[in-house]
Amino acid sequence: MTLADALQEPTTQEKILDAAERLFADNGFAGTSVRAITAEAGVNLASAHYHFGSKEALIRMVLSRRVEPITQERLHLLEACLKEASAGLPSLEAIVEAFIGPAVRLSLDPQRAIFMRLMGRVHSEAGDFMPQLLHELFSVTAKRFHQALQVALPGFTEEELFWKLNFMVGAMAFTLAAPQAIEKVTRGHCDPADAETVLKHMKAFVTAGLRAEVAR
Amino acid sequence: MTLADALQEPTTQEKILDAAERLFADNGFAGTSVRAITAEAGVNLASAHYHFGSKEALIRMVLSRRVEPITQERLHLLEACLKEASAGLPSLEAIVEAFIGPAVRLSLDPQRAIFMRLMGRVHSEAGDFMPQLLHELFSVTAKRFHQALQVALPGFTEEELFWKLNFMVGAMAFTLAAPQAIEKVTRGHCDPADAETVLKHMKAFVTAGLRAEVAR
DNA sequence: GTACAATTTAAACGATTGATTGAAACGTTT
DNA sequence: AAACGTTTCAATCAATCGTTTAAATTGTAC
Repeated sequence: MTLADALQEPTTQEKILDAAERLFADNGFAGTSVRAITAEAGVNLASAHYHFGSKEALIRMVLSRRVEPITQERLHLLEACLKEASAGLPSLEAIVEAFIGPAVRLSLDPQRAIFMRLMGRVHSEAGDFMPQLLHELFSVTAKRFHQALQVALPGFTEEELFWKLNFMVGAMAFTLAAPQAIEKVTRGHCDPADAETVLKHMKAFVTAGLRAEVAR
Repeated sequence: MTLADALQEPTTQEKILDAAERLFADNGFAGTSVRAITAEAGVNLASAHYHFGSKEALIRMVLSRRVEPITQERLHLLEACLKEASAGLPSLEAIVEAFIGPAVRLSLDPQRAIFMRLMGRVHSEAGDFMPQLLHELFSVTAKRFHQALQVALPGFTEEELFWKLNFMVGAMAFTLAAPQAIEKVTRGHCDPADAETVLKHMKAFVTAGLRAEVAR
């Protein structure tokens, strides 16, 4: 039945999650109605509440479904490059790659690119439960990479590294959230579909920024 | 009458704009109703449509009211530092200061800080008219600073400078959009109210990123 | 085939949305 | 004080919102 499973159309739950992801990325959470989601998914209106209970629970599911794999890959890559350099200092380039690599590369897949656009939006959706949800999704990742930066960049205070981490996240989130912005502003000079090109420029910028001395 | 003007309470239009700015920053555009705005402003519901015509027109007015002064100051500072270095190369630090200085410093004023939070949100609100509105608000600024970077950083291609400009905007927008994120993640180690501290860290990170060599 | 659970369906609930109306209240000018 | 244009007011419009209900349908085990 595995072949049939692969060929048969996706579950109602999956159709709802995919449609919600697409519409949330385009119109935001408040700007997307459950009716629009179920219509886009081609399922009945009540199916959404039957499978997820509420719109808020659907939002949480849409986000956690994609964040979890990215987090796993980030932490796995980070641990690998920390172990590899157990003797000396871990490579800053490897740490940066472990953080922005999984996110940028996933944006190659068109379906995942939609989610990246959604993630950029999420950071500014300061609704009632969103801050707590963001903390649940990213607190472990933030803490681990902050610790790694402390090892790789001795001489910087904890506070300085918090700021640097924040700027790295900002540069990445902004770029992934609005791929059309680059295309617009460069009038076609850049190819936003090429993840390796994005990574090349972003890693150069971020690693230099992380190493930058701060006036005391 | 100038003294009386200064002391008397703000116009209905101003009360609506201030309330809209506050609520838009907290709940987004789709998440804020005209009723909530007029209630927060303490004016009648119909006043909003009387003075602005529609919710969309109100959004445009809320944004343009604050962006215009920032744009003016940015372009003024940029022209000043380009003239000062008419002989040699303009200082990259001065260009960065001209771009992020006005935005960050305005976030000292509590009222303006609300708008900065709103601006961070705007970049990811990709509604129907928002991309065009963003282009109207920032296209001149983006073009001018891109040209300035071409002068200050010879040896980089146009494309590379587009990416660097993009990362700078991202690092800045993300930081200004979620001042509570820094506070949360640092558990009080940083004081987000101190604009000069933010500027110090951001300028160090951004200038280093701008100067970074990109692998060919 | 029958019984039982899981799922989908159409229809409707009260609440809230952006927008509109016409009359009342306002400030200014004559 | 009378007349005028501007602004505010309460009331209401059709439309849409998230959610709920109960019946119809499907899938599964006996």
